[in-house]
Amino acid sequence: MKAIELPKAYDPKSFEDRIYAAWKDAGLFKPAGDPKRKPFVIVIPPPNVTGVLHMGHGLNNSLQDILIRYHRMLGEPTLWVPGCDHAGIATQHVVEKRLRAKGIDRRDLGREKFVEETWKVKAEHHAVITKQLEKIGSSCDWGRERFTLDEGLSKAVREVFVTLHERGLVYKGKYLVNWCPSCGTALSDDEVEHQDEQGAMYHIRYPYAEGEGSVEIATTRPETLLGDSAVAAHPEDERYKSLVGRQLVLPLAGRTIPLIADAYVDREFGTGLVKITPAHDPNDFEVGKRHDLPQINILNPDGTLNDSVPERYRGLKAKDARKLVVEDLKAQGLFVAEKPVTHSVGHCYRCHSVVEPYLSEQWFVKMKPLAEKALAAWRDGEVRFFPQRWENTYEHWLTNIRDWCISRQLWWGHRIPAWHCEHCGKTVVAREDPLECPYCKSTELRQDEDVLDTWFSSWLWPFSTLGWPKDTADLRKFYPTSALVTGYDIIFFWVARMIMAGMEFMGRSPFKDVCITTLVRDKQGRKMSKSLGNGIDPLEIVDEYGADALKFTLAFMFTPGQDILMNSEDFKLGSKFSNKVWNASRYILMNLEGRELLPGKPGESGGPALRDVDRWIYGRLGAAAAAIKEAFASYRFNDAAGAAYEYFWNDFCDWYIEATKLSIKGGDEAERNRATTVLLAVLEESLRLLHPLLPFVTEEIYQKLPAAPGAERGWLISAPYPEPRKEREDPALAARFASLQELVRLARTLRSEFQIPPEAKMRLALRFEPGFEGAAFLRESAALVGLFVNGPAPAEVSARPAGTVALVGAGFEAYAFVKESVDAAKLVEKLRKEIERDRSYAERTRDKLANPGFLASAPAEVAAREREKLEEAERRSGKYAQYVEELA
RNA sequence: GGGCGCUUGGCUCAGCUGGUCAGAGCGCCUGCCUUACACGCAGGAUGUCGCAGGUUCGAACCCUGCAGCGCCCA
Repeated sequence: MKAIELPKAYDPKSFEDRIYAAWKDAGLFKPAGDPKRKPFVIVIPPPNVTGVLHMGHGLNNSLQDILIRYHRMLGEPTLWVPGCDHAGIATQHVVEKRLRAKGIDRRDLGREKFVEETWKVKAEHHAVITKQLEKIGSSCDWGRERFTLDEGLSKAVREVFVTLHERGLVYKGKYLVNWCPSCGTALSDDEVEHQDEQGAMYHIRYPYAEGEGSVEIATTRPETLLGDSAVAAHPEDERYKSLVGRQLVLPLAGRTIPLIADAYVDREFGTGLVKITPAHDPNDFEVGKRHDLPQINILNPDGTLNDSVPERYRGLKAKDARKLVVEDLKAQGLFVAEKPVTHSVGHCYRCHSVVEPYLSEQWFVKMKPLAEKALAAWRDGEVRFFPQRWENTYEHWLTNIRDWCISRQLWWGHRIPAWHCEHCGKTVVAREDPLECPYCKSTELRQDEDVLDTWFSSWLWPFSTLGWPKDTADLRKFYPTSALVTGYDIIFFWVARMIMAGMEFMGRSPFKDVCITTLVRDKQGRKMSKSLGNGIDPLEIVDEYGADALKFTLAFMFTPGQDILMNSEDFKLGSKFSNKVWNASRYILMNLEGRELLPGKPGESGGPALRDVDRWIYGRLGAAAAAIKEAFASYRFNDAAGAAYEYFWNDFCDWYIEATKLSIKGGDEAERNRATTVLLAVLEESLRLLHPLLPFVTEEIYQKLPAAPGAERGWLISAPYPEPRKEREDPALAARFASLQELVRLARTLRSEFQIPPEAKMRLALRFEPGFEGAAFLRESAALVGLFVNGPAPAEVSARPAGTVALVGAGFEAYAFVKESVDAAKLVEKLRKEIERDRSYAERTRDKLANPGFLASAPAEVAAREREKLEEAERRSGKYAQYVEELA
């Protein structure tokens, strides 16, 4: 046959897009495989529709794709569901910013127009993010793509809200919530990020209402004193016991407030007296309820002080009010001191403004009952985390869970399905928009203005994307899913909540395995961020090195539980490996020129016969397949990538391909055809082995491989994955081949260390120790040894020929006819070092073997191995000592 | 304050249940453009495995303490 030519340069740009389109057009991302087998299913962690793909997504989706491709090749029906979420706050920000640039405020536009505008923006961004996922090679089933604001998913959200309300797990109430004054909305506890900041502890005097004197309190937020309802002391605090019940004058406001006793107060903290501001501090809120204190809200929704404070402070931001309050206290002589402290301050996770505890009416989910089911699912082993230690985080959060504030004062999102009856004042929660009030039949119904937290739709993702609440075929077939691959930063936000929702509504955990990924950071260990400009854009990497390089490098560098520190240079690793695969294949295909391929499967009856090297490489291939299988079972992507890399580069290219050159360049016609046929078969299987980790380059090459006569070359993406096979294991052969490698390395090292020029042939003679098991193999492989060391096939001798340098291996000696090229003094020095090493090792090992404790406790095979190695070291050092003597 | 992790060659990290004289990638050094690949080939150097104790026949791995770094929760 003719040679098959691959272009000389590996150029991923020339085929990646083409291949992706071909896979997609051929419908190969849809679930196929054996319908009787258990499907393998992943739902994508939906990226924010208005976001751009960053390296975190690059990592995440590369890993998911690797798993999906692996399982697809195992013949399981495989489904990867893609989609985006609507990212309420983030998207609303994006659109508001755009409008502001045009001088438009969203309030002028009105809700309906604004939402319309947002859908347009969504459409643009959505196209971008989809394209990006395709660029990095994600083999997800685009026909099943979903969006959290889809009709179907919106139905799911409404069904869940109403059902939870019916079950008493959704309620509305007036509580202190986390309020972002800049976003103008409530946030859940998880959406607040705490940072330690330098602040001050202000000591302030509150005078007695009657009589002379005052008490001193300490606070980090003096401006909130305008909302104080009391001052509290610990009931057993001797200093203040007698003062409990007295009235105090609230500075600046002039109101009278009581001094109360409450065990919440920490006697050691500050002066042992704290101001109580029920409307602006969660602890004070509780104290206030216990003592029936008024809740005085002093803030407007935008964070400025409202009409409940003296006129002078109204309209000021908290920060400015603080300055003025302190100034005024000083002027009135009520200010005692200001001491620097670091304290934790909550910030909005979206806009980073300081979050205020704020009293308002919101919707909540009662979490305890849901959390208990999620905990049970974990305890029963229905869900496992990789690495397992994240289970602590999961358990801790669920055990200490608080209710979830789900209403958001936004326009972009699922509007809360609750209606207020203007006539009777009752609230109606319903699956379908009600036309009239079920209580009083009034038609004057006003829907709740607020929308739901985006996570309230994402927590349903694993079943809402499959069609729930409808009882669809997909839902029955693909729920629960198999694995979830996501970052540790959203274990609370998303993972735990999905398990709760899955348990509550489907009765099953939504997935079995949770693979927790880490963060991709720069080489200094800093988070990649826009403001630092240290981010690596995955699309730029694809552009420069290709999607395979991106995927392979990330897999290779991914270690469970450890952040990945990298720079863009690191992606050369994957690029070089892809290049290696390309060139090895190019070589094999170009050598088809003039060859006739043999029918049948290598090593099977009717197929080409196998020689020892062939059996050896099949053994290595099987070992790699086994290592990869084990690695994927526990989401150790680095191990899988490492095994694939080592197999292909070190075993296949460096030894096997080189070894076959003996047959291909030197053999007779029949042997050339046989060797080429087997080589091609091993390449084909190797491509299958590598495909999940290097999908594009392997498919591109696979398509060029000659197909069996009358057969079509199928798609690699859906070809069977190599299974480790028992009959290919041959430890004795592996040991013999290792001896050959040892011999070759000894000779090559000698050549290199003594600067024997590459063109000079190295002639060797071999002598075997009695009983050496590799003797026959090395004898038969003499020509191969010659090829590897660049010399003639070694002859066998019974003693060292004169004028040779001896190389001592395990079970054999090689004598190199290079003495004239070798500086004797240098050789002696080298051998003395070897001897020294062996002797010190032998000494340690002798001690070990002389130790009765060791012999008593160590497993027999460990002791036996030690004995063997000792013998070897003694023999080698003995031999070398003898040669040194002769040389010196 | 509670919890979780990390500290291994110049850099980034593997090393799963303690037992092959401690590994990889990058970088470095030497020699090679050997017609598959210079994104390459062959060879080489570099580690008291944070510190101090302990358990064990045996510790990078287990325990205790200390130091430094990071993350999460309150």
